[in-house]
Amino acid sequence: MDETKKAETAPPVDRVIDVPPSECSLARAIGEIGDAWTLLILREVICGVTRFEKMQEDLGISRAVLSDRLQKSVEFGLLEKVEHREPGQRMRHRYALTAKGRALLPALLALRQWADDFLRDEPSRTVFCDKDMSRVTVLITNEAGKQTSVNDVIATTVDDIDARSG
Amino acid sequence: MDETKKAETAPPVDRVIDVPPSECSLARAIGEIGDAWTLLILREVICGVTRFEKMQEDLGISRAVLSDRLQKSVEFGLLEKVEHREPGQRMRHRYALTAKGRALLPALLALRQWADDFLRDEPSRTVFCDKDMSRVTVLITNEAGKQTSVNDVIATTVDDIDARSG
DNA sequence: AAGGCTGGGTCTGCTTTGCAAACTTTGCTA
DNA sequence: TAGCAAAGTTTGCAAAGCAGACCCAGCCTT
Repeated sequence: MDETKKAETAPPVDRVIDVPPSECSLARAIGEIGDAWTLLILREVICGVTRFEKMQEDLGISRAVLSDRLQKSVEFGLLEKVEHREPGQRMRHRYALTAKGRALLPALLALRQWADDFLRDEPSRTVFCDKDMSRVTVLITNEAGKQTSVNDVIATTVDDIDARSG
Repeated sequence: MDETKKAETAPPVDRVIDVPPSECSLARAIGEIGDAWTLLILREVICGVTRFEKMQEDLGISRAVLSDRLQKSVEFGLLEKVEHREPGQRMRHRYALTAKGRALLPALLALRQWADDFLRDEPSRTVFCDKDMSRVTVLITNEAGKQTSVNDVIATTVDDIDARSG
């Protein structure tokens, strides 16, 4: 085993960032969207599946749970329930992304990228593009706009930053 | 309500990207790490909390469930169980991030950013930096390296891309 | 107007998962 | 040798998930 790999998989950790989860915004995020079904539902909406029946069929989720998750997603402001009438049809509902829900795209894209890198056996058929049909990716940059590798990212606290610069 | 906001919250959706979740790498990712506890455990490890007892105390998770999630994370290759002896102490275990686990950082950072933008009531105390102690952020770019807004991102399929360019 | 169809849910009974708290094991250290 | 702590396992009960049945409002046909 070469040295770089060893450093990657088992770095000696002595720095403990002691911010309890209750104070961590990530923990609160997980409370809202950390449920597996909620993420899958958001994925459906992003891919244009906005109706109850189709989601239920796609996901194979129990109707009761789907109903519950949709309600909660609306409560949390991730989705919006929209009345929608197609010509010659009766009134239907759709669930549409709100700005808050759409803002989860970077997280979902990052997760997808990870899955493609580490779990894929065949390439993903879905693709995410910008207006010019240029594929988009998620990456980490520092304040100067320079791309950074995950291996160079460290967790610290504002207090620590202040202490260094002050 | 102004027009841009309306467009944001309820775009008319006629394009349905019909790739079932079973074929979607995102769905498989959610199978591995979509559990709320697993994400919180990864957050602990990233912040330097690598021992069973401390995690259990921080998270308030049941010991049985913590044990189960750690085992699964090791099975999935997200974490590695490392024997670890401090001088004058008996042998202990630590759970360390593998390369696969560390590769989830962009997703977790993106989620954190989202939480800071939409859920925060007070600023996060934890910060993520690069080697130069410059704070890092996650952003979406296209193939030309140009930053893209979430509002301009659309889902499509490889088939569709091929059809346009071909 | 009667009946049927469909989208969008509830309801029910059973199974699985989660939880707190007690218990176990192993290897120090006193 | 007794005691302690880290890292689990066990147990008994509570909550959540599931499949499948049921329900109801609107619209359409006859």
